[in-house]
Amino acid sequence: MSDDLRSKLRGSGYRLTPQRELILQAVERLGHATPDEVLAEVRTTSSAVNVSTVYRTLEVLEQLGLVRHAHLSDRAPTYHSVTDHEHFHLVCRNCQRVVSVDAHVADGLVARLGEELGFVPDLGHLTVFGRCSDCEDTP
Amino acid sequence: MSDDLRSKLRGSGYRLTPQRELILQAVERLGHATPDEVLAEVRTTSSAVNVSTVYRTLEVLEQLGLVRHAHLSDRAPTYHSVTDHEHFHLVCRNCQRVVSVDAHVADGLVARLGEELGFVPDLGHLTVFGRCSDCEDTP
DNA sequence: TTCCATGCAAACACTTTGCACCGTG
DNA sequence: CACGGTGCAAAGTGTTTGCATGGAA
Repeated sequence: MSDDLRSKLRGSGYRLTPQRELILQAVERLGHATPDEVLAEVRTTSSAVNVSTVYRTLEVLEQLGLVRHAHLSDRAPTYHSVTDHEHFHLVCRNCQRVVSVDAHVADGLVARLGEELGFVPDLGHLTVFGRCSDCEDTP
Repeated sequence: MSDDLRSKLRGSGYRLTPQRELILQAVERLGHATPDEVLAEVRTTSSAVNVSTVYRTLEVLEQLGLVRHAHLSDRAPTYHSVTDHEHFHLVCRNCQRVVSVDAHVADGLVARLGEELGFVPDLGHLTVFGRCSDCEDTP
């Protein structure tokens, strides 16, 4: 099960450690979580892990393409494991609800930015703030 | 010249102070600037202003619709004065270059999000990370 | 004269770093 | 047994807050 992790790590000259396994599993379990939340989750599951290890590990895992991060608030970033299909995030400024949207919804925009500006967007990191249908009225 | 500022402030029960004028002018002069850069700019122009005043003032100016902020890096947010036409930002992860794009370029996406999800995006706050044409090759 | 705004300093939230020790490969 | 990884503690950014003083209206 952690053979995928092991091989990805080794392929880039990294080692497989229990901390790295635990942190990846925590991210997978949590969905969208800040470094702090990941730390808390790991600690419930097993022995203690240090904050700095969490930060360093999330960085490594992101380099390997196993997790990604997005900025869903003005506070800490949130990490999520990389799944089959790419998606971006909508965040309601009123109720803070987060919705994941398939990247294809932005195909038109991606095409325009590519053609007109030669810009290749990284949708997986994109967060669109706004107002959801439930909150259209609320001030 | 600061009559617009004065009336907007007073209209919301705020007062016009020299600091508020200076900070707005600094933002207008700088284009995209972090709170720290705004502070530095104000200080070159005139007497000292305090950091907290910069933060508090930028918040007020944003409420009044005179400035907006976007997250152009993983560091501090940048503020810019609100101009006639709404725009969003592209940031190249490789060369850090920032390009402002007219909001209409995203009309298609806005329509889809509205129809399919009832979500009204705030494009003025949107930042799209990716890779610009000059950096397509660079690793 | 009334409050809102400011300055200051301390606290806060989040992240990074240096170094000695630990443990994978 | 070498070298990358970890823990720890301290320092680094960026931002907020409480409180006394100052100044706009």
